[in-house]
Amino acid sequence: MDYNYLAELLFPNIKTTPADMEERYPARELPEGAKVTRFAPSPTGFVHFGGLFPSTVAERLAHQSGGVFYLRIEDTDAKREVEGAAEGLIRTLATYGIEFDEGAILDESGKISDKGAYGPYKQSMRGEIYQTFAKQLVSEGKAYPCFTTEEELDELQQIDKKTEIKNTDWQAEAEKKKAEMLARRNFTIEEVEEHLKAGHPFVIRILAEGNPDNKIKFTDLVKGNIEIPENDEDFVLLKSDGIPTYHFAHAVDDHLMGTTHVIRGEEWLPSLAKHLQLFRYLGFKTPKYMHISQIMKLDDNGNKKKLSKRDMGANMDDYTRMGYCPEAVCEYIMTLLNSNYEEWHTQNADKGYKDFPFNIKKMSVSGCLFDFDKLNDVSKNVISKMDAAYVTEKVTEWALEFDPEFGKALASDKAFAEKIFAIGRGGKKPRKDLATWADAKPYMGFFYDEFFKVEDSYPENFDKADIAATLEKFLESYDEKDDMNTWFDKVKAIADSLGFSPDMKAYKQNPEAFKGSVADTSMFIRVAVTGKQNAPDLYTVMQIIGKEKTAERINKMINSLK
RNA sequence: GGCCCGUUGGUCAAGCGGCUAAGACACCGCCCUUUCACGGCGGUAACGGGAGUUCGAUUCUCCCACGGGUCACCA
Repeated sequence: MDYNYLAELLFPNIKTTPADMEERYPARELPEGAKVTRFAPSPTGFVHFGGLFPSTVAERLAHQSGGVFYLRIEDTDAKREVEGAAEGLIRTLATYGIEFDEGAILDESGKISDKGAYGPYKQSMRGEIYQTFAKQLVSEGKAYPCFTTEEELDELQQIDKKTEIKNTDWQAEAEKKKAEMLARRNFTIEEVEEHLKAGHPFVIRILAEGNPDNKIKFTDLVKGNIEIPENDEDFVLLKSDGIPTYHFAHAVDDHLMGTTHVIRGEEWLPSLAKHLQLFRYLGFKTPKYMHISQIMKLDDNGNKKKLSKRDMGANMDDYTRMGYCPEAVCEYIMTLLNSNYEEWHTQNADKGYKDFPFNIKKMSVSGCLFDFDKLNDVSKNVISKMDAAYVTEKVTEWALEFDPEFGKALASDKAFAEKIFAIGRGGKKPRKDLATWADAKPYMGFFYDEFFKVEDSYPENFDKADIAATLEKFLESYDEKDDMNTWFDKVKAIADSLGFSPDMKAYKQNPEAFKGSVADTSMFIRVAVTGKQNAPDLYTVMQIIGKEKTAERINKMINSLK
């Protein structure tokens, strides 16, 4: 068969050659060891946690090596494309510290535009490039047209699906598919001409010559040495609309754009043989590959499953809603990505995660379970190191969007809010009350009258009269100007006068001798003022809310005890 | 079902032929403490199973089991 003629027949409008493309996209000039990586999402939805993983690795590797990190939009499936998804993706990524040097970026108006010399960075706009290489492959007899329609394929699939219900005969199906594939390869130039004349759509398939019994030895930077069978499937290169499939676009783009390291989820491992074949057919140097393990979750049966888009914790917007700060999420990701990150971080407490020397060798080979407990712990530590002004700003920002009433209260007096968030902050052993911004309200909402309510009641074993007496005496003696020690000495005195031990040691040694201890009398006051048995330091709380309000709340409690 | 990957405590994980098998989270106890939070100390808890190689296997090889992924004109 005259393959050159066939190629001409199929691609009459393509006048460019692979050599033209090589010229248009020359090799990058970068220092030794610089890595070029990319994030290549399809604009079909939101960024999810699983997607943040490989992109964090790619970003770190590129920027740590003085290389280039770029964004390529894989919009080759028009059917699945979601309006505005690409823009959302870019914005979300940016909030998690993933910034691109090159590729599809947002301009001032919030629209996507290209930056860099290797564009366009939207695959839908690179038709000519792909077709140039496809034409080349056809002319070399390495690819061929296939006129089987989508409907015909669907029909075959439906038959298969029916049998699948009753235990698919996988072997029979495989044989059938193989036979169909072989049949597709048998065609004549005349048949092609006829189809074209009739305007029939076609796809371009690769002519696979691999033998699956032969294993390719391959080294993945994460998985290590693996063996994969050669590809023997005539997979589609160009769809009937002239747009490439992922496989073909991956080979062409990553070659032309100079990607040195392809970082992607391990779900791509099974199709690696296809990609290697393509790189060989096209005469491209294969990049290094890193197949990263999936994030898992526990399903209802207690089995690990890939964290899918619908799962809680998948959508990054969920984290925003729940009030997690990006800094914490990034750190959590680092702890999962590099097992020695935490150790490094404790030794370099003042440094950010981007200072951490990320090491490919420290990456886990198996998929890990998403753990909210751990995220919360990381988050508490991260937030405990922030200063009061920053926390105030962030909580307010969050609340204004997700809890407007609370947000308005915070925003109405910034200095007041800041005083509250300053409690126990800044020292060597900072309080760790907040894992999320959403934790703020239950923690300190009582400072505001509109959110104050008596949540905890007094334990039954205390006499109401004692409680009321404590509160009354406290009010009488309370002086806002007292320092913490005199303040507490007064509380002790009240305790003593009512038969409660002012000394904890004495009480513990002989609890029978007292009605209770100063811990209890303190609790009486605490519940009246904060509404809760557990709260930050009572003295400081009173200093912040002021004498008037303190008295008001205590009086109210006294009345309710009568 | 074929193919590929994986399997150390509840979770994340060190380990890369010889260790009382680290550490972190969670959990429990004690201490500190007027509550809480923090902090300190301690505790429960693991190499999926079976062969082989070896003086010696968590570590190397094979088999099995289990888990995951994948088998589209989706990425």
